This record gives sequence, C-alpha cells and structure tokens, in this order.
Amino acid sequence: MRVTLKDIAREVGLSVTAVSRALNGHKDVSEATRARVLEAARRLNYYPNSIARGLVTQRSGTVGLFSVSFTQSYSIMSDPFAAELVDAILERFGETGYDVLWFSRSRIEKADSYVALAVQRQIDAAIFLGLRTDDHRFAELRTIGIPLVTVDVPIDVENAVCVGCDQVMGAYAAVSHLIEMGHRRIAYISGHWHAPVSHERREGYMKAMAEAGCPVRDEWIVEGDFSRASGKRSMERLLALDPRPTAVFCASDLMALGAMDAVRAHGLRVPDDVSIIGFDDIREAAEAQPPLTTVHQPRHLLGKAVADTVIEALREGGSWKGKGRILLEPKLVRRATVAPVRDGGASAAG
Amino acid sequence: MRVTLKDIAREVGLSVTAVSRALNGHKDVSEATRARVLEAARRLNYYPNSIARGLVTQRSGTVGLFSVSFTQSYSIMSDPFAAELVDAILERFGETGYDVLWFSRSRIEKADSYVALAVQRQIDAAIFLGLRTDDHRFAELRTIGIPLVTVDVPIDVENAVCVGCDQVMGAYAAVSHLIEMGHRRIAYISGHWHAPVSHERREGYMKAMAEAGCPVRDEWIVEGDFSRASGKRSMERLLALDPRPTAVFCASDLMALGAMDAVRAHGLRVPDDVSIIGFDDIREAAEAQPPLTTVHQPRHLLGKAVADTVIEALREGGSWKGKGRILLEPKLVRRATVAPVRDGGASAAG
DNA sequence: TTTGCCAACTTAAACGTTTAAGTAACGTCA
DNA sequence: TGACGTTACTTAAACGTTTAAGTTGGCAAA
Repeated sequence: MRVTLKDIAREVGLSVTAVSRALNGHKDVSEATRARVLEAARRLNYYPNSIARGLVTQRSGTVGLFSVSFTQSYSIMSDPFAAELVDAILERFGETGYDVLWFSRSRIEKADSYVALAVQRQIDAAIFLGLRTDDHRFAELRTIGIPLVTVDVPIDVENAVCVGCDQVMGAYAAVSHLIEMGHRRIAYISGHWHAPVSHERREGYMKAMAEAGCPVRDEWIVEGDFSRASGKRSMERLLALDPRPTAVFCASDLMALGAMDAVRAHGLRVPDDVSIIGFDDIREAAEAQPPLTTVHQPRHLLGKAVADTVIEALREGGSWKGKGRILLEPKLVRRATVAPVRDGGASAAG
Repeated sequence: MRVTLKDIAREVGLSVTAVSRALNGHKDVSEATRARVLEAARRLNYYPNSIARGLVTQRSGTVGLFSVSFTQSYSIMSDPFAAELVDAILERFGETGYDVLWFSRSRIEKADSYVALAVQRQIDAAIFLGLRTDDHRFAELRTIGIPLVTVDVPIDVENAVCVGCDQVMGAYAAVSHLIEMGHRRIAYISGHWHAPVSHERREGYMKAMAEAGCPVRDEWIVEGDFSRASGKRSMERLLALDPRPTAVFCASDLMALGAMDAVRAHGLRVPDDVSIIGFDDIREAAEAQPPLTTVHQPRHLLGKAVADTVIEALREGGSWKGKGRILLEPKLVRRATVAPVRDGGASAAG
C-alpha cells in the first residue's frame, strides 16, 4: 500500500540504491536517470519514510521539547510567556524540516526520566522549558548525550546552552526606573526560588537598591510562583505592612496583574497609591487597565535563538560544544502603572 | 554506545528474540528467564528504540498535531482558547505513552501537504486544530488513511471525527439571555466565515432572534477574525450605526474584549450603555474589568475527548470508523457585562 | 517403545532506508 | 596494448526491532 523506494525502483527499472541516491541528490547518477526517478516518485506519491531512514542514519530528525513545569499551575500553556515562546520556537523549526516532539508534563512524569524519552524516541536534541533546579531528574541530563538547550536555566554540562534574557539587567532597569520616580520603599514579588531567574532578578533589584542607597527590608521580598493568584496573595501581604511599600517590582506580568487585583480589592489605586512593574511583557500587559509598565523579553528572538542554537548543534554533529549561555537584552516598557511617589517615600502610610 | 537488545542477549546468553519476548511480556518465556532479562535491561540502562520498533510494526506510536491557523494572527498559541485546548490534549496523551509530533503552521506551509507529513513521520493518527474550510489542502485529507480528529470542523470522511461544543446551542443561550434582559437590537460579531463555528453560532443567534420576534438587520452581523483587534474594529462599525445595537454577541472572548475596548474608547460604558457577551470563557474573561459574561466551552473535557477519541481509534486499529461528531455542552457564564436594556430597545440612541 | 504435545527457546526474514564496496562499460593516455 | 580513471550504476550489509516458523528436550499417553 505504502509507496517505497522499491516501488520506484521497479517502475523505472533501477536498483533501490540508485533511486535513493537520485532522490538524495548524490552526483553519481546521470541527470536523465534522476529526472526519471523524480518523475516516478512524484507520480507514485512517494514520500521518504523517516523512520526507516532514522534507523540507518541514527538520527531521527526530531527534537524533543520538554515542557516541565514553568509554574505551579496546571501546565505550561497556561503561562502566556511560555505559550508565546513555544510558538516562536515551533515556527522557526517549521522552516527547517526538523520536527518537534512535545513531551508534556504528564508524559515526563509518567516516564520519570528524560533520558528514557530521549533514547526511546531517538531525538537529536532536547529543549527544556520551565526546568526547575529542584527537579530530581536534573542529574540525568549530564548523561543524555545530545545537544541540550535550556531556557533561563544555566546548566553546567558540555553539550548544553542556556538561552535567555539578561535577568539582572532587566530587574535593575525596572527598579532603577522606580527609584528615579522617587520611590525608596520598593518590594520584590519573586517567582519560586527553584527558578534561577528569581535569584537573578533579585540580584538586579538588590543592585539598584544598593546603588541608590535604599535599604531593603526582608519582608519586602515575597515568594510567589509566577501565577496571577500568587501575585495577588503576595501583594496582600505587602499591603498589610506599615509603612507599606510605595512600589512593587514583580517577577512576572501575571503576578503584576494579580498584584493590581489586590491593590484594587484594597480600595487603592494603581499607580496613584502603589506603582507596579512587571516582567515579560505578555500580550495582556498592554491590554490591562491601566496598561502595565514592564520589562519586555523579546520572545520571538528568544524562540529563534533557541531554535537556531539547536539547528547549529545538529548541523555540526558530534563536534558541537555548548556555548554556555546566550544572553539577549530585555527592555523596559513604560506604560501606566508607575507614577512619581507621592510622599517622597519618607513618611509612613496606612 | 547505545544499548540494544543484542547487548542484553549477550549479557544473559539468550537470543535477541527471547529477550524481546521477555521484555514484551509474551508468555513463552520462563519466569526465571524473564527476571534475568529484566534485571539486565535495567542494569544496562536499556530503553527500546521506538524507531526500530516502528519500522517493523508499521506504527510509530506518535500522533500528529496540526495547528493550522486558528486565527489570522501569527500563530496558534496566541489564541488562549487554542493554547488551553492543546494543553489538555497533551496532558491526556502524556498519560498513555503515545507521543505527540507538533506540526506548526510554518511546518505545514513548508511541506504544503498534510499527507506528506503524515507519511514521512508515519504518524498513527492526526489531530487538526484551526482547520479552515478554504484550506487548499482540504481535499487531501480524504486520502490520508489514518484516523483523523478535527476540532470544530466537521469533515465528511469515514475515518474522521469532529469534536467540539454544540455551537448553535451556545449561541442560542447567549442571545436568549440578552433577549431576556430586554435587548432586541442585538448584533453578532462573527469569526471569519471559513470557520464552521462562525456559521453555527450565527445559526443560534438567528434562531434566538427569530423565536423572540426580533428582526435582524444585515449590518448587525459583522465579520471579525476571532482576534481582539478585529473585535475592536467590528465594534467601532456597530457603534457608528443609528440606532446602535444595545447588545453584542461576540464569537470569541478575545473579540468581546476588543469590543469592550472600542466601547470604552467611545466614552461609553459596559454594560450600562452596551451589553457584551463573549464565547469560550478563556482565563482572561473572568479577569477582565468588568468580568465578561460568556459561553463557557469545557476545554479540559474537549481536550480529553479529542485525545480519548484518538486513543480509541488507535486501539481498534484498521476496523475503526469515525463516529461523525462528538458534541459537548457549552454553558452560559453570567458575569458583569450584561445588563437589562435601558430604553427597552425601542427608541433611537446616539 | 513410539507418538504426540508442550514449554522454552532459536533461526531467519522482514520493515525501508543508507552506504561501503564492487563492477561493467567506456574513454584516455603513455 | 594495457593500465588507469571515470561514470553510472548494482550488490550486500546494516540499523534495532518483531514475528513466523522452526528446533530441542522432556514428559505423558497409548
């Protein structure tokens, strides 16, 4: 039923090898023969079987996309930043002919092994989204033996690259902006501490505060989990403080949106009473009321960088060594959730 | 380097066949032997090569997920409804051991053939998201020869099933609700007409209007493309009408959100001046200001139904015949964007 | 004792490719 | 003339599985 090289070979009266070589553009076939083969292939509706090819070449032509657990929430696509990033990665791969096998959280948990999935499916490279440093399968990655690209999680293996934005710089820019607006009591709603970005953004926050001579109080740093609900919860804790912070830097737009919910629920206003700044610049940030000031991460470039890194690794074959880290530049986007501080940040507030 | 059956066979002093049968649970191996094989497999870190297996069994153990073009917008994940649906599908598949090969829009466009991708990758079944009736590859689907599951696009082939909500019912419920609130001049902002759901929702709209004896004017039916921007554009056209509609039923939450933007931009208020109702109940609907009244589509059940249908087809093998259509029930979710009409819908308004 | 059967294996072929190695025909050059 | 190349092929093996068809030895039934 299925059309194979053998069918074409029979059709044009050649060996299977000759047909294979004609189709693959080798130069030891005459042009006349190649034309006949091509014609027959198209007439019979032949498409090469990548499974058979993979068996002999030892490369499947697929890359595995592991979406581990960006947030606490149900799964990865509920995080708009992840969704848009995935989008960009897939679009780029689509242009190349590599296909992407998607390993969802439940699949990963069922197999309980990255290596098992990688070996079984013979993927040529792996991309990790939402990898957590407390993942008990982390050590396994050392033995996986194929190019590895993680997003925002540096990992010290030779065949790995971490692609991401400069988180320290992004956070620094955000907090500096708040400081320029006169804020001094600035809080940081972080993502969970098992995400390296949470620490890096904290570092940028601390740096900006230190340079401005603003003391940082422990209770201004609250751990969320990147989700909107956690942003709201965290903001509630901050609003209970006396004096309360006049501005909050959130480690995700979702948390910033949640924080705005909390501010509103308290009968206060953004940015009049509290300035809020987010991170990511997801679609909803611009659409929020008021539009959210945030740190833009160039998702499309990130996705392209991820895909291009993988593609380069695949082309180079075994000789490829990871480049450590690829850092893109984030950019502050000023919208409407940051205002100059009203009381100079010196007096108490209730 | 790679551990194969041969390695295990050598290790335990058996033939490759015996090892294969032991691992696959055939009953013609002694329990003692099976135990030795299992032990060796685990000790050597053996994982079956699904490529080799696929070559002989003629089934790859993968299903193709084709995300064609839900909306006009860049790609599928920018549509929250699609993203959440995909999520549910992937999570369900993860529990089964089937793996999902994701064909993005660019991949589909590059190959320009569903059959080519299906045959090359030997996928066992295909899922179509965002298929449009004006897709020039539509006819191809007839010859694809594997189980086919589409979301919201009925397709008349024996090996296909369409999974989706009852769109007519959902639209009918939405418009009836508006009518109950006293509205009579009700507009419909549709998705593009190449999506069958646009027509089905229109049917529900017409049915509710007809039953209530409300005349429908041509200019009340506007074509968008499901995106927020198109919702805004469409609403602007409706606001220019005299008398303008007092309520609008939108074929997606995104368009409803866009419509709300337009209303606000006109200095009018939702729901005081215009009632708005959406479709889908994406996460942002509940979070909007004011929270959006909409028709909830049970994404999780939809995703599960899609996956379960595929899994069933795969288990049944060649004997499987599509069941035509699986219809789930949508449900109206009353939030805060619908209010009783102020002028009874009879007088003119500016 | 022979026959037959069963359990527990092994052998060999097959899946659809790619590729290393071989070959036949033909031309070229010394 | 013969050695050597080149061109355009073919042959055969391999990739790692599964599976149909044998094979062996032991045991029960006749």
